[in-house]
Amino acid sequence: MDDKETRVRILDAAAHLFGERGKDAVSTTDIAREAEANKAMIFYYFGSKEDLYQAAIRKWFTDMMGNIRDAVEGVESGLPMIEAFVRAHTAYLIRRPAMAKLIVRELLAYDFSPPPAMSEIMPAFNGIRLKLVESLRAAVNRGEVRDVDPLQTTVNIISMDVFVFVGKPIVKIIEPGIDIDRFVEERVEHIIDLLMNGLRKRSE
Amino acid sequence: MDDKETRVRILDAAAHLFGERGKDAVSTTDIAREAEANKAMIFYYFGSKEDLYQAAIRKWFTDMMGNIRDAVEGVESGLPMIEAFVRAHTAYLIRRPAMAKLIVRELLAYDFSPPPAMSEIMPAFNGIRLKLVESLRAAVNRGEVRDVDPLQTTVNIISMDVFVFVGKPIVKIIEPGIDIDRFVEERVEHIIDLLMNGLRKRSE
DNA sequence: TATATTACCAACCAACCGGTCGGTTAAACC
DNA sequence: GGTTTAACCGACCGGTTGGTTGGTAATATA
Repeated sequence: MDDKETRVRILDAAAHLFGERGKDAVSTTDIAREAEANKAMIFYYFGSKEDLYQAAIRKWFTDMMGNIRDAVEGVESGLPMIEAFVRAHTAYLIRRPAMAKLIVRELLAYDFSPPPAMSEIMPAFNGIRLKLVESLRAAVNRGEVRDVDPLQTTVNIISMDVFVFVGKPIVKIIEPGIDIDRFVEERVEHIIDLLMNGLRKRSE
Repeated sequence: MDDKETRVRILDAAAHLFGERGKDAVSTTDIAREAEANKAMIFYYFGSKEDLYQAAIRKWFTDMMGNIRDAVEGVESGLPMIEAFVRAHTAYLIRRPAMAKLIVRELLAYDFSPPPAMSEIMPAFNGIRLKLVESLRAAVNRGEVRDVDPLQTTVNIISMDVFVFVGKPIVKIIEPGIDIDRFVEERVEHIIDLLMNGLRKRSE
């Protein structure tokens, strides 16, 4: 791989492979091979495969949330906040598509409760949640945004940001010859276009 | 389980478990137990675990597409078509949340090409693809819909329909006390609300 | 220089995996 | 009544899995 420390090489390889193939489709031998480390080092540094998996999730979920927080800091609430969030969120995921898959896979494993690793980390980023949902509510109250449900709208936004990384094959089904990387890059403008036109209150 | 035939019981148990936990996290022993069948029956009827998995995907993807086709048949193109599609799609997924997960998991396994089982089936439902994308293009041309990219818009629609079944835990993170089943049921109206307001062309 | 400590590894193990096999049962067919 | 056939099953097999062990080499500490 490269000259990073063994622990880091293992964590990187794990995040990559877990994201690409899923926790149960990847063996500790696979991870050791990609990390160019001895298999025993996984248990030396992380204790168990499950703990390594949790460590990978914690690392990248924290990294993503931190990135978004920095990007939306200081942006005024309401529609500008939504635009900044979408741009930061999609930009982050485009740069690390395996991380998008890793997070989606972890979400899939839980139905009625948040994944433990994520609910541990979330309180540290409470600001983002409040900024998105609450600033949407405030924008509705002051008449800038139509009378929409802030939580449903937030889920709409996150859906459109994240889903392409799952749905690339669908796009290929609908339009086989497409340049998928370019399509994914262009998405952000179309998401913002739909949101701005669908949310902004018109002068009547 | 019940008094259905062994082959059907195996296929149902497989679809349920594969969707809930993922292909590699489910053993043939697990499937046999849930289907109340002997493990050897899986190989007797389906040949291999992989073939059973493919059979489950084919069955439910065909079922879903058939359901949607019936629901949008005869609906006029443009915005009414979009509304009918969203209603049929979300209604189907709400009734079978494990199928939503199964399909998402299969999509996750492929990056730049459609899953074979799906691209085999898709030609039979070419009408839906054309109706959604092409009728959107037509609606743009006749000025009913704003000048949006039909494919990007289609992906936006599918994103919002499907993602809740992945993102339920996110909703629980944002608002822990929520009644998630009700939230999911109510989503369809908010999706349609955003789409209608975001797509319809205003008289200027 | 003696002694911990840290990083590392080849070889190993019990449990479980997907898959097979030889044989049984019971209804269908002649 | 005898035979074919489809449905079924307990017991088994080679290979792989997550995880362990006993030990080595190098560096830091005293």
